[in-house]
Amino acid sequence: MTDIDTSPIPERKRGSGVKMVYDLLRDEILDLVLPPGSPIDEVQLAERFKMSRTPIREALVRLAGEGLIDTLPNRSTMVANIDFLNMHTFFDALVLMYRVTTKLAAQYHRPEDLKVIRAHQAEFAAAVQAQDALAMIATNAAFHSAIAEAGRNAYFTGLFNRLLDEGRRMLRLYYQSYDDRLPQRFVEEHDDIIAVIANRDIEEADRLAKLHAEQIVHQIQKLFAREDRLDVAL
Amino acid sequence: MTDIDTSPIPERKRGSGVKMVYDLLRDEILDLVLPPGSPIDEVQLAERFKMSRTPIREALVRLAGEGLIDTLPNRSTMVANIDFLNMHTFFDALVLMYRVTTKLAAQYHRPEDLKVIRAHQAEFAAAVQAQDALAMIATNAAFHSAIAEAGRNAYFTGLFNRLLDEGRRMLRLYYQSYDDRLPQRFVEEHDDIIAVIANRDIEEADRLAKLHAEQIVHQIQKLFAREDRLDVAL
DNA sequence: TGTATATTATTTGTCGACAAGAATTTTATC
DNA sequence: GATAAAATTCTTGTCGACAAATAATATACA
Repeated sequence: MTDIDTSPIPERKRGSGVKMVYDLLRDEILDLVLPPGSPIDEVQLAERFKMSRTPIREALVRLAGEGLIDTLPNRSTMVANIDFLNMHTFFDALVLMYRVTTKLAAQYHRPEDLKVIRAHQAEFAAAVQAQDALAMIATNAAFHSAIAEAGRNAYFTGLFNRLLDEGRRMLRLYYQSYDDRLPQRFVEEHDDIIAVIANRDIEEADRLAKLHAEQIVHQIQKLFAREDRLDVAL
Repeated sequence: MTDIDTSPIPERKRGSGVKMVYDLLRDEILDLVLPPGSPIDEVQLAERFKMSRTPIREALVRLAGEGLIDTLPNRSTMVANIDFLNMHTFFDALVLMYRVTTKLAAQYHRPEDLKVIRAHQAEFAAAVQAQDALAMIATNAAFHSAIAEAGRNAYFTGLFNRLLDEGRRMLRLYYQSYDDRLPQRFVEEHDDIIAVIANRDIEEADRLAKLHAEQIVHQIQKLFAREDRLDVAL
């Protein structure tokens, strides 16, 4: 008898498959590795991850639940499109969540929260320094998400994180070239926000968050307007 | 050859199974037919609906995504508990959503929206008249959900509907006996809210929605406090 | 009798296969 | 050659079965 390789290699822990597929697909969607409209093929994914279609499908059901993919019955499933027509509803929600989460952070944060927030702010400042637009987007989102966590309201953090994800996707569309940069001013505004949170000044937290959010929305709109002009010109 | 019944009976349309299970479980959870903590057995459901476990599981994954059930890996899955400890976060979110959706309705509603809203208000008034507490809860939720729809912001309506569902579950816990009733005053407040929406008076919409929301929160808290006393007394 | 270990049973996660529905290609008819 | 019908291919939804993880029970031992 020859030494047959009974290949116990595929040792992947039971239940870890769906999470792996979910996390990876989620990242690829948010990073636009899978741009909006990309078809998603179950069998292809099954081969890629060397597992059956069942766990793949579970991951897809979850992603569909978060609105990251669209599934037409009995037909193809694809990466969800970005709804540019109703962009203003996105901005409305984003500004409001910026405000309310910052206010709650001022009210309910604990000392250890500030450490986390400051760490994210340091990363954001570094990204601005390096003029790395993609890193700016990611670290800015992480910064505000950390503030929201300090506010300790799961309903708000849930919606807010979703909005930040959607924003990340929208901005990726425009920052592919790394040639633009958020102004230094945003770094200073972040520092001010940290200060009022630490101070537990709720009113001022709301005011600064509102200004900051509107700045960011304005920046995004400017960006889109510029691209629109380019599109028309072509 | 005998006439063998090839039994083409189970004719359930392909893909309709998951929706059926999802809808029914959702209703049973929100109506407390399945109270918080109830174990959910896949094979039992499979037998009940005469289908395999696969579509059952898909429905469960969706419900888990909405936080209506909790799934411990490799172990049981059960109806999600109601988080009474962090109730204030629920109230915060609810009040804010009442306000923002009412404001947006004043801003963006179309004539046909008002018809729908008024129809729901009529049902609510009827429930109050009949002193049917459970119907009051349901029709009140439908009324405010319709207002939110008129505001046309999917991010807000999504969160708001979730909050209303959770509220429905909480209130069912206390209104099992049908012996209580929401005051007639809420009917009048609803009428006032409809009026300011129709008037497109955004500031006043916010003010009335805030007052109304706080009334409702106050009512719920009073209810819970009373039950607490009872619990302690026993 | 109480605790630790081994055995059994139950339930979940994964798999491969099959069938239904839609898209695509081929064939037939004018 | 164009259109309609039929056949084929391809993808998804569902199924029954099996294996891993856990819970429950039984057994051994002090």
